[in-house]
Amino acid sequence: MHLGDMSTLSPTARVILGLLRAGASTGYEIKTTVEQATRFFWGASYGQIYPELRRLQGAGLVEALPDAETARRKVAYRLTEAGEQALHEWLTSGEPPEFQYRDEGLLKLFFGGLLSPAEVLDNVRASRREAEADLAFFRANLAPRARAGAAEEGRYPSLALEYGIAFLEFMARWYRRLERTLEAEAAEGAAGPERAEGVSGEPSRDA
Amino acid sequence: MHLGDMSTLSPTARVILGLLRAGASTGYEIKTTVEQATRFFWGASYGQIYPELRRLQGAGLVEALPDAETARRKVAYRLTEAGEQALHEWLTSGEPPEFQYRDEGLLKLFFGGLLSPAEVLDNVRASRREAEADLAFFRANLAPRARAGAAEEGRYPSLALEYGIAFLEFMARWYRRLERTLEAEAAEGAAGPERAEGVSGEPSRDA
DNA sequence: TATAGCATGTAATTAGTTACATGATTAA
DNA sequence: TTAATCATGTAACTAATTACATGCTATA
Repeated sequence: MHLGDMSTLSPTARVILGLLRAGASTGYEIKTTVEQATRFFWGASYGQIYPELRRLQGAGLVEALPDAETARRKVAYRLTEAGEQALHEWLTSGEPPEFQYRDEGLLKLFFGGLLSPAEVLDNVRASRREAEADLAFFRANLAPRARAGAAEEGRYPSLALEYGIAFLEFMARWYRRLERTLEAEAAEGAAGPERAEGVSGEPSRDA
Repeated sequence: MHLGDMSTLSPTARVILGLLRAGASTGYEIKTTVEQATRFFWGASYGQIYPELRRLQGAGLVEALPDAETARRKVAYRLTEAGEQALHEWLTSGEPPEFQYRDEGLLKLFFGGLLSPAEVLDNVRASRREAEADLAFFRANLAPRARAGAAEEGRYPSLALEYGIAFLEFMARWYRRLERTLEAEAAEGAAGPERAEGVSGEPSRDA
């Protein structure tokens, strides 16, 4: 059990502690905050949140506030001293932060040699579209909320969102560029066999 | 069991089938190829590869070649017709490709409000360093191999690698930029309280 | 002759998703 | 009164890592 020693926080425990400290109080609230603010770079589902909350309580990093007035069944949590400390330890541990990236579209591109140029182009288009759709969603739903909340929550959440937007812009741009290159090659190929150039301006070798 | 129906390929099955088709033959070879070429956007460990290989064999998507001459214990696999078909189906399914991104450094930035400006700056530096280190590794170890292999493997693997490099460059740039902004603010703060600007040139609201 | 690399595998554990089940409260 | 949202939870499953155990082969 990963919290027996209390010195290592599970991935999900980190978000939970952080969000609790930042103002959330219930499992439900943690989940909605994740959805609205961190899901791009850090997700969590109910199936993790509620069990982890009780593990954290068992480890003494979190305590449940007495239910008080509300008739509705609802458990509000708060960090304990130890929880506060564990969170701060993680935030300042100085260990190189891990990041993980998994991209099915890129995997399909990697295997492009098994497809026709037209099929590759279809996939590239789908990747570009995905990036653009995510970007549109970010701008429409997340960005306004971040601007609005910046006063109480500080600048950092918006900064993280800015990163997300910049990343998706990069992604959309990259795929758009590749798309144009492949389209041009398809047109050339139809008109007659000429020299094709790689997407970065470097000469390409055809398979 | 996810391969009972044979119409849905597990994430790991997709890389395996693809790499097998692209020339790999043993579990070991799949693993090393993943390490050298796809680990940035798609990873796999022995703990998945060997069991999955046997599941795929059970499902008839893959067959083991007779061991033949070698004294060394070694199982070479090859795609069957059905495997070929399943792979092609996945590659052309047209479903929006999923991508997943998890970034601990970004999570720490998100929680920056719980830290001092100097501590935030430390974390930003660590993220920037990580991106730069990965980038250096890509350029030194992966890029030359991709160039060398481009003739037989075609252009697409190098294209995927190019994406990886471009992405890491974006990341390093973004963090470098933020780092400079935060450094400037720290200097200003030491000299006397003046107006601080956000990293994107937009006015920031201080927490 | 010893070390690096080739080669295969498993057990234990940790992480995480999905789908389901339940019920209260609030605003239209 | 009905739909949306608040709220909590579990069971089954899927995914993946880590650490270990084993042994061969080529080369320095």
